[in-house]
Amino acid sequence: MAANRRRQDNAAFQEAAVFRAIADPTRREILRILRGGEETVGGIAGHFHVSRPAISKHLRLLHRAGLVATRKEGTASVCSLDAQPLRAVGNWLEDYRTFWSESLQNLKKYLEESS
Amino acid sequence: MAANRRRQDNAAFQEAAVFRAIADPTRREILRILRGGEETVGGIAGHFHVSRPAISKHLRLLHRAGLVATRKEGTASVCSLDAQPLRAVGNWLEDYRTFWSESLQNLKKYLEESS
DNA sequence: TCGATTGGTAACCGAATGGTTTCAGACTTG
DNA sequence: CAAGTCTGAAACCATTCGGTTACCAATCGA
Repeated sequence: MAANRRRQDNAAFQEAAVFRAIADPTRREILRILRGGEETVGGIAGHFHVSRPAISKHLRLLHRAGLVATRKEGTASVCSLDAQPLRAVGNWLEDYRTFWSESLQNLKKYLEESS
Repeated sequence: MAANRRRQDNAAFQEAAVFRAIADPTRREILRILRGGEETVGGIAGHFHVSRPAISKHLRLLHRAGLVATRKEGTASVCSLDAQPLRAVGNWLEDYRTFWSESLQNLKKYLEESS
């Protein structure tokens, strides 16, 4: 059912996938690590206290969300960050920025008046 | 265990809570609805094809993440949006903006060269 | 060619998640 | 006070999630 998804659904699907991908702390940490440059699967797993297959599953999820690209180099699998899908999150946040800006205005005013 | 969490952990805890809160499509839709103004629990549930208790549970999660405030008005429970916790997501995204900007630069260059 | 690295997959497990139905409580109103 | 409305909580269920161990495929080096 999920296999033969239509082309036109992909945008919304990937957006949902990105939101779910960044929901997990371990996956956010993986993304943070990859900000420092490419790294192999084993190298990434070395940063955590969980088994490599667990990291492998996280990476697969990140890959499906389009956030991580993989390149084979010998037996190693080199992962790199692709932050572009995060634009969807940025766009989504845009609609709420005015709301929290209002809150910030209030906070700023409060701080100025009380200092 | 989770009940007597310390004050100093609250920031990180709430950040994680926010990421998890916005991971669910239904909850994102609830936030979108509340952008239009306050609404009762029943009113929110009316927008969905799931039972009211299900929405109630989503609202509790959103409330714990600090994204929804509740005010009692008679028997009704009026919910309102508080977007401020989303700042944490915005700050998190900041660290990736440069990365997807690079991607956009490449895309833009590609489009300009091929047109 | 053979052993060692590297990493993906399968099978399985406990806990969490999202949903339902049912029930109880608080408040308004006739 | 009694009936009706609005909501939260409890109990339960199916599915998903994050994790593990065990195994297999592929590639590199001696």
